[in-house]
Amino acid sequence: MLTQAVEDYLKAIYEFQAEGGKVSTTGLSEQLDVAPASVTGMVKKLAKMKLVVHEPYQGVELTSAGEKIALEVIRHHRLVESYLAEALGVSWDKVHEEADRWEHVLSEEMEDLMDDKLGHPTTDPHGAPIPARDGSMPRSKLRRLSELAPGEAGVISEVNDHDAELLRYLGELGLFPAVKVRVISSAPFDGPVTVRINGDKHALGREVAGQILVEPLP
Amino acid sequence: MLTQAVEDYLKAIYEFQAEGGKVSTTGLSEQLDVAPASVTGMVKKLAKMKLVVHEPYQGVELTSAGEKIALEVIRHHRLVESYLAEALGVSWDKVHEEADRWEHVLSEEMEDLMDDKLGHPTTDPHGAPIPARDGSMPRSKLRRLSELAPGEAGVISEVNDHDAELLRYLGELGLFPAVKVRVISSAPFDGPVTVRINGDKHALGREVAGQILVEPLP
DNA sequence: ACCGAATGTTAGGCTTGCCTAAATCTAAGA
DNA sequence: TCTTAGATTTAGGCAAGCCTAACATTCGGT
Repeated sequence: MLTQAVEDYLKAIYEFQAEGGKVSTTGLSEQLDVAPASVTGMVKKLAKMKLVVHEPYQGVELTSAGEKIALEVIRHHRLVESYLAEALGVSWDKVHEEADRWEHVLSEEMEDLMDDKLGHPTTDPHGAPIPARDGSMPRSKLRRLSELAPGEAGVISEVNDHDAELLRYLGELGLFPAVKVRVISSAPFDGPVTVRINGDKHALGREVAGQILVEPLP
Repeated sequence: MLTQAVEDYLKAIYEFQAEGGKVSTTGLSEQLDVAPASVTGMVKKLAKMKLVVHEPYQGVELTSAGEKIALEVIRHHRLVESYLAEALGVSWDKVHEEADRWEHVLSEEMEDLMDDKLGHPTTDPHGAPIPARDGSMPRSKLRRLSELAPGEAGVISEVNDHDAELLRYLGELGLFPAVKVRVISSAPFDGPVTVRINGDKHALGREVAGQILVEPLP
């Protein structure tokens, strides 16, 4: 059995890679809330286990074995999130931290039962795709709000969890998942984005808009 | 936050105490599957934390602070068991080991939600009482099958988990929780107990009968 | 091309909780 | 009472992961 720490690192590395970004020691250190030196130590351990390739000073990359494990952890995480939201009515902004703890204790049987109960969902409550059991990742249709063209409409699906500041801001706007927005203007996509939310116009900073994921509507 | 190990030790100590037995190093060592020396070490640590009183060579006893924590852990455990059985249809003989892992990651909110969902049960699927939130333990009506008088009837509520041999034996008899039994004879209560189960007579060894808990019927 | 800031790694140490082996204590039977 | 088997504790170590401080590397700006 892998330790919880190993699973957490693999998941974090996967998520950095998925964002297209290079996986830096500092990035992981912030994400996992440990000192950079601790990351280096663990990364060396993961490299010895053939779960990542580590080029000193140049970053780290999952091997296919590492990616497989990361996807299993993420599947657990997102199924738990979905289950908590759906079956227990846990609020959208709390499922994440709960799932972070549950994902490590969930047996395969429980995973299957929850999956059945939920009718084999392909996205979690944030709209993020749930990997299939074989590790294949459903193609996400999500885009950043700031990438929608003016006039285009979409549904808020996900914001970066953990970002309390942003969540509060979105709360003030009445912005939650499944709220429909329509982009009114952006000038010229590296400035603020103006959107119509529930009939009212709002100007969002580029940074905030960049963190809001939407599912475009036809 | 307490570590998982501390919680496991407190729970195990509580359970030994509840059985009326003296809490021995060896007993804990077997229950927790660690070496006796490890138990001594942890017990000394718990004593320093004022969660137990440790009289060297004479055993260990929970303080009221320790008992409070043990009851919280047991409440989590039994609520999870109940929830898994009820909401996810997990089979009676598997909920225990699953709950052993879940109990440590369950937040108070989740506990409350599950408790609500279940309608505030007072016993788990094995019939064991679920401590209330304030730590009070519902009085259990359970007795050992071998303690029922001839002619008395009861409902099978619980057998010692972990005992694969016994479980298999009970399975052969078609014996599961909530099966009604009637004691036909026992001679004279320190020999085998003969019971009627689903219409058929069965002779159970004293030892087996001693491990079966029943809820007496009026 | 250089220099300093930022980033990353190494070295050394700590805590938790486990282990084995070697003492030590307890208690039961001769 | 004495012996000794079994239970318990002590002593010494190990592995996992974390930390801080010191050293090394990279890279952007002049």
